[in-house]
Amino acid sequence: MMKRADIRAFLEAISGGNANPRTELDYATPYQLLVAVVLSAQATDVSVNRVTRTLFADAPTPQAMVALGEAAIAQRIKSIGLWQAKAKNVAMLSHLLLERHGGEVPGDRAALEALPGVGRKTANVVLNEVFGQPAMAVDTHIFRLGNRTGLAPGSTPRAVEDALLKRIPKDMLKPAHLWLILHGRYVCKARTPECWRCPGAAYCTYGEKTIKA
DNA sequence: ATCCCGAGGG
DNA sequence: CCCTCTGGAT
Repeated sequence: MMKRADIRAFLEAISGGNANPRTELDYATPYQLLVAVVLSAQATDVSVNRVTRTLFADAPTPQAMVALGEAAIAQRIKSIGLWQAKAKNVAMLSHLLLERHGGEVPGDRAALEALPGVGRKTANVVLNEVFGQPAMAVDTHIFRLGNRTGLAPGSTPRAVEDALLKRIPKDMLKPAHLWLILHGRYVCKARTPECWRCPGAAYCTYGEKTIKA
């Protein structure tokens, strides 16, 4: 019998009844969240968290970040990949926030994506987590989930995003973002998915196709 | 060898 | 669609 991907039931199952998930990537201010996500490209959450701890201790605001300067920023993030481009982006992005937005993180997509280092995914993280807008940031974890669960099989990140937006109840959209990322990070892992401890297995066919019991 | 809360460019 | 940028973890 074919299981049907029920996104609501799936989300309720993997959420563990936690309506307000908080993670190590729960930053103090919208600015720090934005910078952290810009730094997160092709880097693990743990490594990003490690460098942002020292970076934000010295430069918690865009003013302080501009004062710190690109070279000093680079020196503090060299343990993660792509640090050259990221240091340049964070310095310029901070400058532009001051110049264009009074030092505040803008709440509209066009303004966000006009910042260096900020693409659709990063803009969606800010729109979802900071402004509570109907946006889903499809990172590598959520993209993988979208394909494995049959929500948007063999599709593009944009198609996964649209499918999630269409099918996730509005009041679940914000917590769902973190639920899905954490689930992809720790359970529905890229190399060794642990279907046997997935609470959403009843709404997913991936385990049946890959793990023959 | 593969992957990580991607972006930018061809 | 493709490619490059990059270090650390597994």
